[in-house]
Amino acid sequence: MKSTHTPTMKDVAARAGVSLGTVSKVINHIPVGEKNREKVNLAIKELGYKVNTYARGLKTQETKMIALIVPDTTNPFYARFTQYVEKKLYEKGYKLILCCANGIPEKEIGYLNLASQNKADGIIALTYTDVSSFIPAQIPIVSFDRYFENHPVPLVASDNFQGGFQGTKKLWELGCRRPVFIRFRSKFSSETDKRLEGYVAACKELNLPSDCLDLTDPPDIDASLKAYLEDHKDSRGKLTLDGIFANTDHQAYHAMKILNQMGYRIPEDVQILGFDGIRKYGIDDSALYVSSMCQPVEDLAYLCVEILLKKKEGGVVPSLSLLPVTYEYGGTTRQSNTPMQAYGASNEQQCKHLGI
Amino acid sequence: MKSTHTPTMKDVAARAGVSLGTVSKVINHIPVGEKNREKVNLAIKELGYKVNTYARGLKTQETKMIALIVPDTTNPFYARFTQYVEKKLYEKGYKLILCCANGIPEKEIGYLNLASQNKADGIIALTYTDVSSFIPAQIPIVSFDRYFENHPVPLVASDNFQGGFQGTKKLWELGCRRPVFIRFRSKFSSETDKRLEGYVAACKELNLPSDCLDLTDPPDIDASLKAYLEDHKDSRGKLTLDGIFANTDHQAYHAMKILNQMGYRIPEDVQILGFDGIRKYGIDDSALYVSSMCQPVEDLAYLCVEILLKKKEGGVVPSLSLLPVTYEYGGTTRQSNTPMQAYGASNEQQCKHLGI
DNA sequence: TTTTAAATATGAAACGTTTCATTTATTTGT
DNA sequence: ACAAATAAATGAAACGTTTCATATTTAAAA
Repeated sequence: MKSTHTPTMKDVAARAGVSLGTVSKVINHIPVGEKNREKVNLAIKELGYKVNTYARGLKTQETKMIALIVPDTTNPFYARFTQYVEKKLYEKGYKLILCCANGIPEKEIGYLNLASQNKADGIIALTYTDVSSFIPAQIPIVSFDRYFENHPVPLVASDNFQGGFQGTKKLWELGCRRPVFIRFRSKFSSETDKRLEGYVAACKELNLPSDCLDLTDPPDIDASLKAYLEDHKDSRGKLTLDGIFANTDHQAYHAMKILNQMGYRIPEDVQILGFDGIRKYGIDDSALYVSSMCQPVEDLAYLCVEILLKKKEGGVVPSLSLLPVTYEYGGTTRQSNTPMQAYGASNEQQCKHLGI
Repeated sequence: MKSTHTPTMKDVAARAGVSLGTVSKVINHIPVGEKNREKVNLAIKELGYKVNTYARGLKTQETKMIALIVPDTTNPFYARFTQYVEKKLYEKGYKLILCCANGIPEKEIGYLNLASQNKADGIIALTYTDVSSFIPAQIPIVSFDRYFENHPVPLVASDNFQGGFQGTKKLWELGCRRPVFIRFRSKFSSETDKRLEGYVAACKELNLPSDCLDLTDPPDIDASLKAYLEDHKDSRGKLTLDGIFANTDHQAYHAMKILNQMGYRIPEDVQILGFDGIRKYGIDDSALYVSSMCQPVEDLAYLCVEILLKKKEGGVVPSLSLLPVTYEYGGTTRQSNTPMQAYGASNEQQCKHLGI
C-alpha cells in the first residue's frame, strides 16, 4: 500500500503512461508532443505531484535562493532595503534567506558560507563586522556599503561623497556659514565614511571651516552632543555654529532633540541636515522628520540583485556602483524656492576621492 | 585534471584512506574511531570540503529552513517579529526564508507551498489575504493572529480580548468615563478583532457606553476622525468624550495629531491609549510615543517557532496560544501611582469570548 | 510503396549524500 | 593463547531528479 507516499516523477510517468524523461521535459517546459504533455499534466494534477527541490538541486546545482545579510531588520533603512531585495528576487524567481546578523560575527560568517554549501546561489552582504578574510572564493557575492579588503567583491552604495558634498553646498546655499559634521567613527572602513570626505571637500571649496564632532557610543550620544554645543556658545549664549550635518537621520534626530531642549530654534538658529532619507520612506508620520540627503534605497536594492544575478551567470559586473543621493526638505532646514542644484565636486576632488 | 572540481565526500574518503560511511559518520558527529576521525577531519580541511545540502536533503528530506510570511517588513511590528523569529530559528539551527507578501495573494500562496516542494520544513504565516483554502495539508504550519477557516492550524496571538478589556479598565481607572474605540474594520476575521470585544465587555461591566468609530481607509483616516470629533462637542466646544482607545498605536498617533491640531490637550482633555507597544520596542526616540497595550513580540515570535518545530517533530501542540499584553505608560494617559492591576474579565464573559 | 530525414520518446547513468546489512578489527574472559 | 563478544569500518543501495545517447515514431521525399 503506497497511500501515504509523496508522489514522485516515476509515479507521474507510470500514471501518464510515458517515460521519466518525458515527464521531466513537461515539468521544465521543454517542447514535447501535445498529447503526452496533456497526459502528463493530467497525471500531475491527479496525483498532486510537486517537484522535489533537493533531487533537482542535486543535478542542477542551483537553489534559486539568495542570502541577504543585514545587521538588523528593525532599523527602518535596512528593513526597507530587505523588502526591496525580496521583491526583486521574487520577480526573478528567487527566494530570500534572511540573516539578521545583530553584530554577531560568527553569524555573518556562517551565512557567508551558505553559498559554498549549496544552500544559496549567492550572497548580498551588508555586514557589520569585519569579515574580509572569510569571504569565500568563487561564489557570487555583492557587498552593500562595505569595502572588503583584498577581496574583489562588487560594491554597491550611495554616492556618499557626492551626498556629503552636495548636502554641504545646500546648507551653505540656505545660509549656513558655520557648519559642523557629526558622526560615529565607525570601526571598519565603510563606504559611508565618504560622507565626511564630501563635507570636508565642499567646505574647502567654500572657504568654510570643516568642523567635525565624533560622537561617543550610546547611551552617551546626547551627552557628547550637549557638551559640544555648550562649548560653542558665545558670551551672549548664542551658538557659534549655525548648521549641523549629521551622518545619519537618526543622529540628526538626536541633535534636534538636544537643541530643542536647550531652547534653540530650528531652523532659525541652527539648520539640521541628516543623511539616509528614512522619513521619505517612513510608513507613518511618526518617523523622523528632518531634512535629509536621501539614499535611493529601492534602486540600491535592485542594483544589488541585478549585479549579483549577472555575476552568477558569469557576466562581467562593475566593481563599484554608486547611486546618487538627493536632498529632501523635511522641516529642519530653511525653505528655499530655488530647486536643488546638481552640484558636483570639482574634477580634481572627484579624482582624488576615487583614487585615480 | 580535476583541479576545478568541488571536493565531494568520495574525495575526502580517498584522501583519508577510509570508506564513505566513515566520512559520513564524522560529518554527522556519529562516534567513530579516534584515529579515523582525525584523518577525515584533516582531509576535510585540506580539501576545503563542504557538505552538499542537496544530496543530503535528498536523503533526509529535511531542509532546515522555515518560511515566514509577513505582510510588510517595513512595519516596525512585523520587522521586530521577523527579527525575533530569525533569531530563534538560528539558535535552533534553522534558516529563515522571508516572504514580504505585500498584499499579493499569489505570493502568499506560493510561499505556503514551499514546504510541499521540499524547500522548507515548515511555515509561519502572518497572512494578509484570505488564503484559508490554500493551506496545504500534512505540513507543519503555524499562524500568527489569523484564523484559518476549516483548517486546524495552530494559532498564536496576543490575548487581544484581555488587552481590550484591561486597557479599558485602565482608562477608567485613570478617570476616563466617555471612551471611544477607534479602528479599521478588517476585511478578514483576525484575532485582533477581539480587542474591540474586550473593550465592549469592559464597558458593559463598568456601565459605560461603548462607542466605536470605524475609520475609513487611508488617506481619509484623519478626515473621518476629525468629523467624529466635531460631532462630539458640546455647545461650549468641549468634547463629550474623554478617552480614545485605538486599535493600533498607529491609529493612536493619528488621533494624537488631530487632537493637537484641534487644540485639545492630551491627556488633560482626552486620554489616548494605543495597542501594540511599538514605541517600547522602537529603535529610536522618534517612534510612536503613546501609552499602549503592549504585545510581547519577542515571546510571540519564540512561541511560533517552538510550536512549529514541535509540530514538525510530530508533537502535540495547542491549537490556540494567547500571550498576555501589558499596559505601558507613554505620555498620552494620565500618570497613575498605582501599579497596573491584573484585571480579568468575568468568568462569564471569558467563556463567551472563548466560545465555551 | 519504399527510403530518408526529422521529430519525439526512452531509460540508464549520474548527481553526493545517508543508511544498513556485512565484514573486519579489537577487546574481554577463561 | 583461543573463543566469544563487542566495537568499528565497509560499501552497495537508495533518495528523485536531469541529461544524453539511443531507439522509436512520424513526416517528407522519391
